[in-house]
Amino acid sequence: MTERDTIPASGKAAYITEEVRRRIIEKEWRQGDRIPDEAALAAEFGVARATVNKALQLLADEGLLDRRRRAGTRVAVNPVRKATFSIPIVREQIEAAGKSYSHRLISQSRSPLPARRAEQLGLSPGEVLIHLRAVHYGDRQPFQLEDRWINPRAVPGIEEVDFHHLNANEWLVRNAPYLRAELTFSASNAGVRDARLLDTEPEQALLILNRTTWNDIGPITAVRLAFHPGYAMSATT
Amino acid sequence: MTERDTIPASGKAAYITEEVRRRIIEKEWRQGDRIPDEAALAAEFGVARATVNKALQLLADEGLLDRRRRAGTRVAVNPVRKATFSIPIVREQIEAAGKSYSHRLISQSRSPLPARRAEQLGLSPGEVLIHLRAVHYGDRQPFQLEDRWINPRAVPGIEEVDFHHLNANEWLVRNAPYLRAELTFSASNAGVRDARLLDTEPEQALLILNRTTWNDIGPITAVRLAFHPGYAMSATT
DNA sequence: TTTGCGGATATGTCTAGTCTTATTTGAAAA
DNA sequence: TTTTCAAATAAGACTAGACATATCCGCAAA
Repeated sequence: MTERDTIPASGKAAYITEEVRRRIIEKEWRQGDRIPDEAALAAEFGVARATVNKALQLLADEGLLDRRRRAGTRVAVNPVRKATFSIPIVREQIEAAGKSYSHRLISQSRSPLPARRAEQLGLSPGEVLIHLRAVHYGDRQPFQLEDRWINPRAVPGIEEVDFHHLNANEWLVRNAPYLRAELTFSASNAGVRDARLLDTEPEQALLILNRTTWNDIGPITAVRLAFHPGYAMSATT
Repeated sequence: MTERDTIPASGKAAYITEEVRRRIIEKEWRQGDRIPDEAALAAEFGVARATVNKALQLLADEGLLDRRRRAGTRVAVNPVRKATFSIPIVREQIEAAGKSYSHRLISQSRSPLPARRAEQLGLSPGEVLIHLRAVHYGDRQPFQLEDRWINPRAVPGIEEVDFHHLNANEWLVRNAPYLRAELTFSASNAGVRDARLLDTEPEQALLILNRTTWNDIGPITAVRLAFHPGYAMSATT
């Protein structure tokens, strides 16, 4: 048995998190096992109970531990792990890849909402919203196709904005913070128009990201993003 | 101006989180603004500074606030919001949808690692790993196609397991907890074999989830999941 | 004008303690 | 045997205070 690493003066909670994670990975504590309670761990590590609490809460959020009052803390039997990905701003995503960003507005209009979108937004079909279609380019290569509906009632001031030279994503991010968002990934075959705009072949499989956001007034926007073939969206734990 | 909601005795941190979120959404505090410091908010809400700290840290993790020592807390200018989705166990996912789960092992063998997978796992091409292919069904309809490589060196005991009647996903989840995972979403056109196994047409767009996991010994497994057409993976904020 | 330094400041982190609350467990009552 | 109830327990939440640390800002020296 090697000597225990010394506990740093600052970062004790992080140290405990890692140590507990290690004990689980190395099967010192097995799935379903009850682990020592907060008071016992606090004594073992020579820290306050609040510090242990912080460390264990983090692992519980991750899905590695199950914690219940009075019942204690157990190593999760079916660790339902969570993954997080950040929702990037297209421009930043493209520029982070070292490419030069540009975009082209295909259409901007006030149109009646089609049924599918109405359902997504929780509004009535036929209601008139702002409809935008745009393509985002990296080094002049099409990267992402955007099809967006915006609810002007949830976003005062949107009616006056001209998106020919302004990116809708960025404008909304800065001017219409949301309370809640829903997003889904799916795949679909490129239509003829999609293929032309993305400079690919019809029937090519495209990764689709649908996102709808709400604030306290109501739905803000529903957007369908189709990515250029080959693009992979990545997430980490 | 309506009377401020009374602060609950328990859940003060949650109350403050929501109140700060509301002030941002309703533009009382605008993007880029410096907000009052922890001590001031603690005084305003009549709580300890640690409680305010907990509330603000949560919003900073969400990406709504930028916090820096000495510089204070600001409303994020480009709120890079994060979304989380849980990585489900196929069986639970199917049973949660009210369907009956079954699975079929197509092949289980020890095979040399192809180049693409070797790169994904960080191992040498040609190294011999366990290769599994299986289909997961909901109510006898194919739902997911699994193509998995497992590194036996990282998972002692795996060699003896027969996956004909046991789901590899579940066995690994319970017996090989991971430290780190990487996952990517992409789309690809169904090949002839994919199409047959998923009961669909060749060239149909499929949502692909690639996942690789590591523990302290090394890479555990790399898996490619192809979903039945029409399936959408959803996440929330 | 620029650079370097020191003090001020806001967040980061921890402690030792209190009180709350969900849940379990065991004992008593039906 | 089953139900009910009270005590015990472990996590959840908070407080008041302390110290650590990154970094901003102004002032002085180069």
